[in-house]
Amino acid sequence: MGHPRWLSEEESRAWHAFLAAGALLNRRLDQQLKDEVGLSHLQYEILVRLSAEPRHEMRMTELADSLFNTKSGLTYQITQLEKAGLVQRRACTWDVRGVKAVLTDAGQEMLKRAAPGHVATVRELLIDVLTPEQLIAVADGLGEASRRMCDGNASGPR
Amino acid sequence: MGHPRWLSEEESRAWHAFLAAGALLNRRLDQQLKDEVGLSHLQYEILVRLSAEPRHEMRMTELADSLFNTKSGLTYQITQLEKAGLVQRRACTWDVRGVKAVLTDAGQEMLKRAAPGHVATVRELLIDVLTPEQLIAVADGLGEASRRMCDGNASGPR
DNA sequence: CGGCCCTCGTTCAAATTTGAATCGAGTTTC
DNA sequence: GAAACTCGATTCAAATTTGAACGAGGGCCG
Repeated sequence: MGHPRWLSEEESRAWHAFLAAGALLNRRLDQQLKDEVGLSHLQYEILVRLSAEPRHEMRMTELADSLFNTKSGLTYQITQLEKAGLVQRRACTWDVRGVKAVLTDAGQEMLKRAAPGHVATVRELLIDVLTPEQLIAVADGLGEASRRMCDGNASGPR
Repeated sequence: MGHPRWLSEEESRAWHAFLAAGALLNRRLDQQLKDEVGLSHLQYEILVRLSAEPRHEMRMTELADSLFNTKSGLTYQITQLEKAGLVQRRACTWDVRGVKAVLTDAGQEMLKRAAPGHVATVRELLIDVLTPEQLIAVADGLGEASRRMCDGNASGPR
């Protein structure tokens, strides 16, 4: 660690592109969803996660983890979604402490309404911009990076 | 627009990887900077932008744009950085309305102290994880995507 | 059982972000 | 020359995020 290895021209280009694309994309997606159906991107993702589940329900902590969000942040958002009638809280049967978030019919409806526009935007702004090779490189490279970050190595090996 | 083209297996993989990597990386970088020098990632980036400028100064709006942030958000952060003595506001000479943010000596000092750890983390978590081909694909692909999003096409051609 | 530690979800205050409204100063238009 | 507009930056209230602390339960060892 004594010698900071700076980023090369190419590395810097990649890093900046990654940062910029992330920031811009998040902004656009938020905007698109807000305009079209009145959801934030985070809220949309919550609905997606629930919908992907067999019984359309998930434990709070599990959901928070899958979204890379804090538990308290999720508590807040679920409360919002509950007020909007898109999600319901339900006690967990086997674990008295547990709470499950369940997608309501209105929630599914909303998702069905929101998804096409969202996917179209993701396509237009990112997916369809990439060449097939770039797409695979992104899937493999960023996939590997996020996999490593998930495996609780809070500070990494050294 | 009538037929929503869903994402293929590969496309979905790329999109999820992109989302996950962005979220995780942001979290890690924020944490690392906070722990090591007490700055948020955004604040660090502000210092970097200023430092890259010939006279270590930039107009508020220009700075906000370069960070893909709102003007009011930047106003807040510059105020924080000013309290910390890392940045100073200065009236713009030629445009009476303008305000320039200027990096102070303490700001440069801070940057010098923060950069090595930050770069090391970026390397460890992303750059060094990618193969050379993936690196170039990310730089090119995401670079192109962010370029398109910048060119004020608020909704894209259709 | 009883103590001890861990987990689940929430609550709370503080920090940050957002977007609309505002203020002051240029610029344009007629 | 003045109303009308634009631009740069700030202000403000409301929404959201963060992280520490809390309340209730599990689970395990003695």
